[in-house]
Amino acid sequence: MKLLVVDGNSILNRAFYGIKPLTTKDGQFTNAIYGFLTMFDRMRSDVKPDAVAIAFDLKAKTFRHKAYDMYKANRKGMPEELHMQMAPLKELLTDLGYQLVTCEGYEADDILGTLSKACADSGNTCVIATGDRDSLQLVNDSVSVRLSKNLNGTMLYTPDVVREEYGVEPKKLIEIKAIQGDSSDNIPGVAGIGPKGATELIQKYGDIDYIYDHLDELDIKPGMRAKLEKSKDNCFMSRMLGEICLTAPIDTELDHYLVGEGDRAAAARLMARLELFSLIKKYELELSEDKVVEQDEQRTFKVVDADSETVEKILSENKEIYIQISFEENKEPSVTEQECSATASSPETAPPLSSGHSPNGGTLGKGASLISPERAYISTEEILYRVNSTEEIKRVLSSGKKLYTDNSKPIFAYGDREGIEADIAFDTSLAAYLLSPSSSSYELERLCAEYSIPVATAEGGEEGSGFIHALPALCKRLADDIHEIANDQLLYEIEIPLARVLARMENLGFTVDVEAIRNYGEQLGKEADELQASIYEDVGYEFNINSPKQLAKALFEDLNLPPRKKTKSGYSTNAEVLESLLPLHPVIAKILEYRTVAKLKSTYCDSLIDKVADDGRIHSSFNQTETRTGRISSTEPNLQNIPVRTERGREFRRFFKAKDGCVLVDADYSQIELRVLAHMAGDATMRKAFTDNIDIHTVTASEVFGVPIDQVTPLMRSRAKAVNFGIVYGIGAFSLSKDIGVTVREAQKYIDNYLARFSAIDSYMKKTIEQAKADGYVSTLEGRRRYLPELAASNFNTRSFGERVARNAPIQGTAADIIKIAMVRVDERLRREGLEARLILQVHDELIVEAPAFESMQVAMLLQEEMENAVHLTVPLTAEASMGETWYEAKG
DNA sequence: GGCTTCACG
DNA sequence: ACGTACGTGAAGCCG
Repeated sequence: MKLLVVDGNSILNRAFYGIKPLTTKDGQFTNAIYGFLTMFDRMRSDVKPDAVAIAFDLKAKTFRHKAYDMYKANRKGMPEELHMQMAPLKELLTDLGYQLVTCEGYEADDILGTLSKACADSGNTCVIATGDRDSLQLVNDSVSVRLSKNLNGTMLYTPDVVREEYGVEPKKLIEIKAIQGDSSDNIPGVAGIGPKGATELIQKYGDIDYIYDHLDELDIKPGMRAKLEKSKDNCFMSRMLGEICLTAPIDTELDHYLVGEGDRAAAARLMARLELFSLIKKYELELSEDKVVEQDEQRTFKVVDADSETVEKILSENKEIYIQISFEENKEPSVTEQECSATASSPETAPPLSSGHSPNGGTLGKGASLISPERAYISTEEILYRVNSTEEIKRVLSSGKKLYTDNSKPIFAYGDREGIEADIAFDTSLAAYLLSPSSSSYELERLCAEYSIPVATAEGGEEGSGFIHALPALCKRLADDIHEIANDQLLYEIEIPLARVLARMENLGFTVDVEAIRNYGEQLGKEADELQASIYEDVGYEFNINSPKQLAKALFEDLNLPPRKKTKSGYSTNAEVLESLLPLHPVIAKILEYRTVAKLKSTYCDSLIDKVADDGRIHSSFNQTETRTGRISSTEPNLQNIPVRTERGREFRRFFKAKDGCVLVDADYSQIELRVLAHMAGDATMRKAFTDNIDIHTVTASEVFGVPIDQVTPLMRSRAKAVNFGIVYGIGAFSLSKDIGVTVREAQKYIDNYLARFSAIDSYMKKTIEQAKADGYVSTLEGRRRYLPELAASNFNTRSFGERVARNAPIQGTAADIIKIAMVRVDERLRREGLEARLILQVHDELIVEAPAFESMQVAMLLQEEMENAVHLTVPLTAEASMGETWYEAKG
């Protein structure tokens, strides 16, 4: 038999300090639990044990790895953020069927020792999993130690490995430690002798008994002999302290540690409450309906196929319709009806909870119009109605009833294509996003578990339908929570209406000139080939330039160029590094050029062409629940990062065109983030600059460098611009100095000047962080929240990150709120005024409308007006519109 | 699947 | 004493 013995406290500490803070919405820290169970899962699959024991100290002993932590440990003991994770972790391990071992008066180490010895004695083998080298003394032919260095890195210590690394038998490590000592464990050892000296002595003489018995006769230098003599008592005491006990009074019968059944349903439930959904998968647990529900709340319901009459009845009896629809790509539109009913009536078919992994609900190579509803479920108290007919689904959508659903965008999109005005009153994913924008998924199933919604079982058991049946309860709970944090306006007036706008934008797409892209791609391909050949010549051999590893070898080993920066896996070869090497070798310029060309070709030619639908247009997906700040994101393809900064990249925008007879009207906000900041901080100087419509970077330069406006040089302005960026991002002198190429000292001076001159900004930032620490979150003008568990971290870097985010999120998020409002209003007005023009793209501070040429002036006015008046701040918002046939021309 | 690099605001 | 600005998505490499 093979026993896995886990050093619980040690692994837990590794997990806690190795993973950035993670909390549930209500502030329960979960990073150590997550890390522990991830590491434990890896242990299980590596070691494949027959039995498992997990040892814990009874008294909370803190990991003393770093001086800072020791300082904290001595002062406060285990940090509260870690302590609060102990109990749930232990409960989870027990629920998963594992035996926990503790022993009064003994440490976890002693349990490891005792169990490993018991294994060896009974002819079994043992693997000790720990993050602590102390256990290496336990290694022998039957016992190995799996040492975790960090989260992923582990090292298996067998006797050979220990001999190799330490030059002694594992057992002798106790002797070495007796001399060497261990400051982190308060083991004194022999003063003045370190690891090297200690190892040498033990290699020569075996143990400290022999050394002290023969101290006078041994060939030891006088200085060392004196040290040994002086610390004799300490040395023997150290050995006692460092030797792990092998006889702790615990159960050493291996059968006791066989993995039991536990209560896997309870484990799944607890993981869901802790919002650790990935662990549920990892441990092969299930959130199946009857396991989520508390016994006394268990209910059942029926799943009933609804015919036309039934649908009619549902519509007449209910004001609110709770509906979930799965969409699929039609292969043959004409036979869809039959196909759908055929699949639906098959009892084995599980109702899909979502309509596929692709953001647009299917592989959207053929144009958005081919996605249509496959099946709908309508949830009522005792019955979950299944609607299989597209016609009936349409009837429900166009009934004018208030629809409550789990994902509104595909419904809006379908409605838009079919000319149906669905009245969506609630969307659980959007609500959940506002309640917790950092979550990784807002699937119905997860939300039910996370919000502890009782989920009943279907009679006849259609898997997964319980979650759909729970839709009304989930909506109610989320609506209450939304109200509680005063996000009603944000949800009902901004996000839900925006979902419809985004759906329409996705449907419309953006016309691209495929031929022109292809030509450009060929041109870039030729350039890349030429550069490649020339690079090979310079370097002297062929290699893959796209491989940072191979490139690093070529540059830093074969061409002997000086490496500037390291990454986790080797020397960095990023643009910044390469630029610094430019004067040293002619190949560098070619590599930079090659990088640019290769990037443009692969990311913007090849893949963009792939995404063009049958209608000649690109239909990106706009994700509304992805970013932690409230921005939207764009995928497949991402149309929010089409090049603009270099001329060669900017060319791509020539390929994005208005359709025949139309032009593109493009409007972008001027300095929206700094205006938001001026408003929120109420800084008089900054507000005046915007009110007077003076260039903000020039004003900043004038303040920071103490010169009149008319004496601001271009260099001063560009540095001031970097300072302004820095302020928005949560500035640091180091990064600023790197950005503008001045000394850190100089950069710090700029920052100090800035904060002195714009003192309201200084106090606003301080106040924001203070408030964030008190509340655990920051908010935007519209009340959109971002929770910041990082602020409670003991790790300096993590906490600093939290502070920077606290400064940035309200600004970036408020700007996002504003343009979202503008989008909803622009869309509304275009329709109300009977214009044909339509929004087709948003790029964070920029909106693009495709408009018939004759509407263009009106649209430009409308766009500017709605953007500028989306909200009224104490500074004016300005948006500048321009137009053209292509995106290139239309952009300013 | 993680890492590195680089495109955008 | 720490490591070094916010938010994204995609491609390509490599273990």
